Amino acid sequence: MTTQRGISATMTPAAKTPRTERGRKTLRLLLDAAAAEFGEKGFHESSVVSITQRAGVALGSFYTYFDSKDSLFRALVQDMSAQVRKTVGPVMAAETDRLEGERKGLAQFLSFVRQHKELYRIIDEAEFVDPPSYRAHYENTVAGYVASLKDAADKGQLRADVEEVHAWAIVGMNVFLGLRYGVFGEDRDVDEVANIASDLLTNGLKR
Amino acid sequence: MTTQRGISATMTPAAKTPRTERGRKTLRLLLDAAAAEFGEKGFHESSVVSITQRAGVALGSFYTYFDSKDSLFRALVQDMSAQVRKTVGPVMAAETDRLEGERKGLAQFLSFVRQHKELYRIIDEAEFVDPPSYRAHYENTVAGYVASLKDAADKGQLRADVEEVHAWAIVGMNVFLGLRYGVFGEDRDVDEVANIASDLLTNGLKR
DNA sequence: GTGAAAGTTGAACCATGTTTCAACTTTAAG
DNA sequence: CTTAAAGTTGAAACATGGTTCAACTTTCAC
Repeated sequence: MTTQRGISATMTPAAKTPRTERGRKTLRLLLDAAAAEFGEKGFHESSVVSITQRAGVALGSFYTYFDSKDSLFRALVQDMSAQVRKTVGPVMAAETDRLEGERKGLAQFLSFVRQHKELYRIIDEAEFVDPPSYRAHYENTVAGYVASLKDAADKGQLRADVEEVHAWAIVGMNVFLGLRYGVFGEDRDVDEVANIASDLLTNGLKR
Repeated sequence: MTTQRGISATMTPAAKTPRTERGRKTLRLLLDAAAAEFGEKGFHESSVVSITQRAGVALGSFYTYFDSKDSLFRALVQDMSAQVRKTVGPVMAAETDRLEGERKGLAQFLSFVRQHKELYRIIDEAEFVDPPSYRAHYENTVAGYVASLKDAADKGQLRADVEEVHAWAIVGMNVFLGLRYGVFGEDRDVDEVANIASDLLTNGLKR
């Protein structure tokens, strides 16, 4: 479950940027250790000591790269948030038909969640550790949805009256399907779930 | 925002049951203070000291009624979870048409959230403080949905193939609409939101 | 090779907050 | 009234874990 990644462009340098190769390596060790630790134990049960131990560096080194435990967490939230968008966005956008894009996007999202189970714990805990990030994460996601839904409506691919409420509903749907079929269990096929959800979204519940 | 309630039947007596009138009063003071405190500050930022101060009782009295801060939290989660079901369930069940019941239920839920903004913070934080309760809360909710959807399908009120995936999708939708239009802001009318969501759920997004 | 900057180290400092407890007060039943 | 059980009190014991810092080592540009 360790997240293999570089120091992304979107990451705010609350992390005091390292100057040397050795420094960059240590920072990455800390970030990966933190993602794993926060994912397993949550923010408050995780300790800086334990994160540094997991990373194999000394306690003091942590403060070479981060101002505080909080600032590390914030960096992680933004990074994960960006990762989701970067992974799911293109898959959705590649499709010309919006509803088909939605189906593909959900399948991709479910796969992503299965590979990054720490996602939910980190984003969800932001509600408590850093509320603005939490709200921002979802408001950004929804804003993207509204734009893309309106665009599709203009093209006549779906009903003309789509708006914010629809976007929140769809995002909520996807988040919960990710929670159930990504995090809680993997007892259903990703594409099967995406098909069912997509059909529901397209045609509704009526007979 | 203070929750005015008695000691519900569903509440596990992790709370050492009081024997006298004075005792019951103190216990209630503590429960209400805790709901308010956890709702405002979250579990970890809340302290037993502060809860007892808010309740106007001495620190030591807390341990007359609860084994620990955790056990108080667990009691609260179960209580809120039950309160939601008790408030929304009957409204939904009263309707003969399932889809109309869904609309009324969502409106009721949104109103409830606006009156109990602490709901989200408490349920959501259970993901970290008491994961089994968290999972149980949603699995119970969904189980109720599956039963009621299948029932409606049998009556021919909606498509015959409804199943668990649909239920998770609907619950996710409702939770997120509650988050946005109940907690984040009250800038839309509750019935308007419920109408839009209900229409989406009934007819889908297609043209 | 040299030295200044970058990075490392972990013990100690410190703040916070949960839980215990023994002395005290109130309740309520007989 | 009496008194045992129930409830109250808050200081102090206790645990945890974030943050600092001064001595030390490594890197790398010149």
